[in-house]
Amino acid sequence: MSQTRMTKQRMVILEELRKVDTHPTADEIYAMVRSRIPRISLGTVYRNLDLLAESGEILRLEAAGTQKRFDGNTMHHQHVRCIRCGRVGDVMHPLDVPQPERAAAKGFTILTARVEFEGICDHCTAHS
Amino acid sequence: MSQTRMTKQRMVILEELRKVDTHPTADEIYAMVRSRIPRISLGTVYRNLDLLAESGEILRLEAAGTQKRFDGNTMHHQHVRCIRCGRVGDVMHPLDVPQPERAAAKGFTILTARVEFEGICDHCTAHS
DNA sequence: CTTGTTGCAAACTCTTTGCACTTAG
DNA sequence: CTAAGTGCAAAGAGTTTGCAACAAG
Repeated sequence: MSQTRMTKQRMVILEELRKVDTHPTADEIYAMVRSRIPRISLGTVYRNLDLLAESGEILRLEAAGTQKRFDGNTMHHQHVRCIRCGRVGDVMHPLDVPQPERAAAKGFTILTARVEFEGICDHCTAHS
Repeated sequence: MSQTRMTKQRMVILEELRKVDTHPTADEIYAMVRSRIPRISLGTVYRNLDLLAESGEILRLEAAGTQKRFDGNTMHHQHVRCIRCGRVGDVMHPLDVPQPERAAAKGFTILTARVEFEGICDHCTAHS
């Protein structure tokens, strides 16, 4: 079994990330951490973010895959994404979902739901 | 004002996308379209998917930006994303959101919500 | 005709990885 | 000690873009 060592790098990445509520990207974290460990590499930041996310110490938003997906159906409906392979399906009646037994999404076993709101931040409202 | 021309390429991309409900990625669409227009380029596929999504003829899933974001707060909470700049904020009491006036997400004006379910598709269940 | 669109290839952005060296435990 | 982790640089994956030729309206 592979152990996990609390290196200075991992420690600082975790500390810096916990200081803010801005949901920074990897390169933003890289910049934050570099003020304390100037010679840290971006690769190390990525590796540690992975490890920290796997161990549940931090969250990675948009768990969704790296590729964008398109849908020819523009009717209002929601999606299910397979956490293993990334395959995406449609959910037609979201309100039926709470009871996992009634498969609202055919072909998928739903485990959790994430709600993502979209809007405009005050900063952008001000500068429009 | 720039016009928009219905080229054979754009037509076929739209037709192929409407044939399926698999939410294909750009390169999957590229493969589908190439069976009908062998010399089409991947760049053309990307350009047309952009145009079609902008005109509302198709949907682009995960409107979210291209970079992954991380969160040091592992408590259960949801996110708001600015559709203009990509900035992400926290939503603490999702149930308050329906009334836009009560700003559940400070610093953001919420426009819409997307629910994304996560689960495991039958294909992956079978092969585990 | 005029200007939007295409194919191609090069450029870009973000993320991952191989390797020799370093270091936590 | 020794295996996990690091820095660096190169490689990958996915997407975007400049440009000359092409074609829709």
